[in-house]
Amino acid sequence: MLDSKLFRSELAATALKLARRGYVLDSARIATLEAQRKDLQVRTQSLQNERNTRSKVIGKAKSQGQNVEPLLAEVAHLGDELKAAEAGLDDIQAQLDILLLSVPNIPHASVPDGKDENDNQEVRRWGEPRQFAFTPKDHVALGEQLKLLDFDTAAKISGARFSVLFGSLARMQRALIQFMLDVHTREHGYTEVYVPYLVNADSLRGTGQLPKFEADLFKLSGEHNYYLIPTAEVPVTNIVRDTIVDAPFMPLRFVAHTPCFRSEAGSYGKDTRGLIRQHQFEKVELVQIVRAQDSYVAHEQLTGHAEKILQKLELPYRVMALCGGDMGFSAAKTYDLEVWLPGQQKYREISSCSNFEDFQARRMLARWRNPATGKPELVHTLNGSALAVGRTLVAIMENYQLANGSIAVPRALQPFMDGAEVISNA
RNA sequence: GGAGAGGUGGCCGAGUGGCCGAAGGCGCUCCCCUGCUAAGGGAGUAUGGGGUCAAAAACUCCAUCGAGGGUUCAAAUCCCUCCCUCUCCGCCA
Repeated sequence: MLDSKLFRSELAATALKLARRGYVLDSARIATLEAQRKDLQVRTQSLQNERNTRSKVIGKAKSQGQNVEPLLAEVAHLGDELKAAEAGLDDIQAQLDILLLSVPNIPHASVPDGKDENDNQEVRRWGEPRQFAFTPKDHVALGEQLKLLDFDTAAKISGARFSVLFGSLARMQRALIQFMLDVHTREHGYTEVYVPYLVNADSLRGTGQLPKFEADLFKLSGEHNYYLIPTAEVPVTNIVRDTIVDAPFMPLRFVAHTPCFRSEAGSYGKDTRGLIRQHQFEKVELVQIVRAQDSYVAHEQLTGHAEKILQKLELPYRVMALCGGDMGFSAAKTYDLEVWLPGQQKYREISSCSNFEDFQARRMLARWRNPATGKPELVHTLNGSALAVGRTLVAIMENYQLANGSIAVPRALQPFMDGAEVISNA
């Protein structure tokens, strides 16, 4: 959520900034609603003031044993007037809230212009795509041939966009999770957290998934009003919702492994093959809660932390700065990490690292206490996948495949797999 | 699942309709006193929003005692719904 002050004093400039991400701000409607809000709020508050003042007088008179009947008659009309004013204000405020909650974040000045993924800018590249002496297969062909990956069985158990991993592949996924968590906790200073996978609507509103993107979520029906998390970002960032963090605890750095659940509504026909786009996948997520002045340094660092995993796994990748039109709703700036997939002969997204500035913090009322002023200030929030585990598995299978169809184990991962150097069939 | 108790400021805790944004204590900040330390005295110490304003400071108003609704001139206090916590019994990974 943007600061509502922007809609009062800098409406035109704000609309211009939002246009960089292709968002058309309904300035006229906002201006109208704001004017109505101000009018109604001033009126409501002055009526409340009158009621409060008169009530005190009545209380005093009564305690002195005076006859309060005449006083009561004087305030008789106030009730209806106040009720009407309050109802009007509530109505306008509700309209404004819905509007403000649906306005995306303002792109940072350093974000490249552009309207879609074709306008994203490559920032840097690491590693060289391996040259194969044979035609590399994609992970589906590899996995099915090794009997380690089974989409048909998953379809039977659940449906499309699910998978079953067997044997050493399932184990490699577990090893990857361990490996990533260890690197981030030991080398990058993150605190490991375990969080709920079912969250309430308040949390989803806090990080920006609601109210606009409900269709992307799995919602439980029945007596419990829970949603399955689409990313650990939701439960982890919401740790600081409605709290004021004491200065010595800043910054907060959390790492969590969770499964993620996405309905993928509207992505029919997209990435239908393989593990790339699933309803359920594993992810290790980094979340940082920092002071406003630190967030852009933290963003570079966090992106580096995610890159470190790819480097240790010796997977070639590139870093893309997303253009205004391709960024997510809540982000002020985003870097995507794209790993090389020999099966597709393409770089594919494996991590997304974003700085949300105070956009989520304002929704969540997440603050820290600045010792210089003694006052609470909104924090800045950041997060990044480090990494999407399922896609990392895909990248390893395809990049580390051998001529005979088996898969070499990256050196960094071997200690997590009892020293295994190759995985073959189940 | 059954039975009961409870949710008040950073913390503890009083408050059953009015002068209560809230006693008292602890903690914290500043000042005074004391040759150190300990002790003592005084003052201050919630959050969000609005208005005056381009903004800051200042002033002022409104809201907030788990959440939402209701009764009333007036609600922390009365009524309803919901959420959460704790205790006991049962069940259970």
